[in-house]
Amino acid sequence: MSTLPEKTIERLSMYRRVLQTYQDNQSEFIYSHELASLLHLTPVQVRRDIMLIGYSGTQRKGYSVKELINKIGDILDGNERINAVIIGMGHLGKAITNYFNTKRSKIDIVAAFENDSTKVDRIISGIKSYHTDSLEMILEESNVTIAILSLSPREAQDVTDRLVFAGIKGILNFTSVPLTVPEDVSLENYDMVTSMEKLAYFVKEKIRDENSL
Amino acid sequence: MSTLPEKTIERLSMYRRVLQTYQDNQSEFIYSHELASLLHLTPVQVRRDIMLIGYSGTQRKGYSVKELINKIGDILDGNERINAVIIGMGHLGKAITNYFNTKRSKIDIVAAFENDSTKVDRIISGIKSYHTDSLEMILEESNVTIAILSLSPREAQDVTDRLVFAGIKGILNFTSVPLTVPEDVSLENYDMVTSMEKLAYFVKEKIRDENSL
DNA sequence: TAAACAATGTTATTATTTTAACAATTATAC
DNA sequence: GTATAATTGTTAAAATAATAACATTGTTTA
Repeated sequence: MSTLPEKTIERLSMYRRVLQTYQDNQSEFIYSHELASLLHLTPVQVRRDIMLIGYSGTQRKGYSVKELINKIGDILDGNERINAVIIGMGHLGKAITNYFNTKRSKIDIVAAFENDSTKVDRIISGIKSYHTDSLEMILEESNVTIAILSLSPREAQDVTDRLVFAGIKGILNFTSVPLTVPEDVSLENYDMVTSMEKLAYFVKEKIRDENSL
Repeated sequence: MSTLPEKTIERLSMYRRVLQTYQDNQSEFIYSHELASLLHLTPVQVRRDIMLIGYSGTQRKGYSVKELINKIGDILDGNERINAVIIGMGHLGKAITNYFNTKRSKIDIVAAFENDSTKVDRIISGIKSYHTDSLEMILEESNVTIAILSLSPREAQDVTDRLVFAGIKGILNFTSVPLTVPEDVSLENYDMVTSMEKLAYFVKEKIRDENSL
């Protein structure tokens, strides 16, 4: 199967999440319109996404929840688990690790890095924390492909360069700094300020539209 | 001017941010290709966005940084400041408020809400914190249009309903729960798990592609 | 002052994403 | 057992977004 559309990947992640809670307390099968309504999407979009991943339901019965979860897992997780590290254990770093530790996921955060000496060589939010200086050393002895950046903007690009040099293949950037990475490294930006300003804009637009009716 | 494309709005927010740091330590003018390279976009996209907001640079000189910042401000901020509240002051809530308090922004977080009695009626991260029970009371006496949700998934929909009923017009949802809101309320989801799984997928794809060469 | 150059502004094209349309199929009711 | 209704799977169309193409214009330089 060739690479799936980005938006489909996003939705697959959401499908799985709601399917897992659905599975826990309800029926064995689910209709496209049910899954759609749980996520406020259209049934067509759900069916099309499921078509793209090569899974088939049965007409009139819908999709087997269990099989669909497994199929999405095949796509998103692959076979082996993925190791990640997090750099920066302020409030945001702790929030992220708490979040992930509680979820059933194939992605494990295996180490945290900090400059603040009071946070180094301790277990924070269930994760062993090291000084950022030992980044290369730890990465060398463990199979880590993804890094989560929740540190100060000032250090972001420096640490990124070191991560890339150490062989990291994907970066989830929570800082507001636009990072430069080589072509073969995936970068996903997660920008609170932009989300907020975007929301504010559309709120204002909506209010404006309503007033102009 | 009619409503701008969603993607343009996102980029405008990013333009402004890099322009502000650019302004602080560099020249009066900026070329489209400079602005583009700061954000790893194409010059065409930058020029097209700027065209859409109705601003013009001068050929051969580029865009006036100051004027462009102001013009983006007109679009994103409008005239008046926007008030927001945040619900849930765990690590994530604190991270978000710290983030916003330090930025120059037209969006003010004016109150926080918590259920944990040890966090109520105090100043946390510079923001007055109230018990969630007094949500309606506080909202009634202040002009708040946006709410940020960084609370437990379990309470998310309940609180959302109360916020909507109290007249909130936009919700920034940091929980992983898909929320139901009426048509006239804007909703922006900010989903860490999905971002992470998406990144993991594309990392795997890239590794797969490289191996198959 | 005129030619060359380098930048903007805008229209046209292409790519991606969503939505619509509808045929195929299966369970159910009569 | 046949008709009916409801659902899936897939192709086609529409909407949105990104990229390319290029005309225009201001600046520099000879």
